[in-house]
Amino acid sequence: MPLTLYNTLTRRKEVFDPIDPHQVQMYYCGVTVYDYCHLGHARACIVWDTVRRYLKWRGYNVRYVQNFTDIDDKILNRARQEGTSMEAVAEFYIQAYFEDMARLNVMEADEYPRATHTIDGIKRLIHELEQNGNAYPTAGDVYYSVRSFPGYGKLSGQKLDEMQTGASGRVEATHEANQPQKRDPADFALWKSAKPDEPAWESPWGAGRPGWHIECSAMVRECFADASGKRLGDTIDIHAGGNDLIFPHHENEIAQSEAVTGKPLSRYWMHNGMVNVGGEKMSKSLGNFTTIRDLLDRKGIDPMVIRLFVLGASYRKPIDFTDEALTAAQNGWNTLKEGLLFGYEYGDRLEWHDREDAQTSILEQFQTAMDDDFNTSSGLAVLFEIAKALQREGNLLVHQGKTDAPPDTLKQQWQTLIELAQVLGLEAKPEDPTSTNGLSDAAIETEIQRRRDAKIVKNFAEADRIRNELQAQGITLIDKPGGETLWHRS
RNA sequence: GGCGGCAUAGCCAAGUGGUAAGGCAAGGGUCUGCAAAAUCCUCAUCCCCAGUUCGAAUCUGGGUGCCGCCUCCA
Repeated sequence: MPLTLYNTLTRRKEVFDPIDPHQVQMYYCGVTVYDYCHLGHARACIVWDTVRRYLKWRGYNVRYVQNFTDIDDKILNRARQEGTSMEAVAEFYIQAYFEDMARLNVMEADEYPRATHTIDGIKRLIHELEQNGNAYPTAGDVYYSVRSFPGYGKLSGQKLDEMQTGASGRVEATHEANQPQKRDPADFALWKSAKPDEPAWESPWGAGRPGWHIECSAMVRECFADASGKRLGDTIDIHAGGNDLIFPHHENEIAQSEAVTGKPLSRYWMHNGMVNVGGEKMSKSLGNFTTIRDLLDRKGIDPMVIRLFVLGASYRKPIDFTDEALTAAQNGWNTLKEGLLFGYEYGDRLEWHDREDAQTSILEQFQTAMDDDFNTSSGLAVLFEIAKALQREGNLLVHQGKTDAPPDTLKQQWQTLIELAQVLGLEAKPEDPTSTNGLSDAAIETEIQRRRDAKIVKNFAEADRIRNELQAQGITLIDKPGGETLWHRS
């Protein structure tokens, strides 16, 4: 069974067929660094991280490049507000980004190009566009002429003549008046002349800064060259990003790159759905966002719960962020975690020795699910089945002191679960055993004896009080038939 | 106005022609002083209408509702 994925460009699921059968070139349009990342960004990062992990598990080497947009009006505004520089703001939020993503277990990209580090490549590309007649300078600005590129609109399915400029209501009334030199309302800026007090770079068109879309075209070109400088980046395999980037951003990238190279910029265009709140897209401008830090630190959510929340849905569909959904993910993670910790908790006791290989039939089941356009929801069902079984065996060991399941089988199941969870970036680490809580074993035994005495005289109120008190301190009691009481720290 | 997408139980979510995965939650039985654990059982004909078909949640046509994009966006 081949791996298939949905290609926005063709609006179909297609068999994945990379240019080099061993090496996948993947570019993810990353974030503009002017604030902390919110759950919407987290979703995108987790989704593409998972795609990357799965491709690796499937046997491909993946070159994964993700950009930072560090030239932008919003960064500039922030810098003005805080009385600092654009560089300082960008640097601060890039570091914050790295911290957040490490916690979410998002693997580091192979390269993180930044707009400010790509100025030469950007200028080169604009120059080539100009020479080809796709770009025109006016009064210090340079615009891309959308009418000069016949394929304009092929990604988003838009036709220039049917597009309604300004339909989103976001273009200010004065906007057009400020850009009288544009030949067509749909033309977009490749280079913007410097305004006073703004960071600027020298260029053949005067001091200025690059427009938004051009950076990605330049970065793809530069980041996928081999050691000898031979360009691999004319066409890459996968170009990914949020579906809010399809138009205009990715459409414009195609126009810029393909006008110069005459080759497809990317074979596959993949787009993740948005995170919604109350049916509306989570976004900075609506103010309905929750930052990753807020979830992790203020609400104390386990990062893996966020991964599970994200992977529970198809990456292309919108997901609604609600307390209920979060609770469900939380509970679900508890089950998976118990499964993932099974080997650490009971491995010694079950006298596991030799390494068992993962269970092929289950791996195949998982692969079938994921091969269908990265169907993580179906894939997770495979993990839950194993985790549930291990959770059950773990409980039997704790409560009955034994299990009838063969240790080898359990080990095999466990290793299968660990392997698959890793593909989804889900990991659970055993608790640090040094952080045991206050009560000594002897003190616990004393309390249990007192409770036993209370039970003998049928003083159940007192017995329950002692049990509750221990439970509050993380000690769980288990009454066995015959009056014996087991206990364990939770 | 244009383009794209979605509609499956209380909630989330798979399934894309052969009789509804999985998760979360809920209810009940056994066991237990009560719990815990285990175990058993219950919990949807898939937005509506009309077609195609031996057979449709799945295909076709027509509705209805919701969402995203149309130069800030993951």
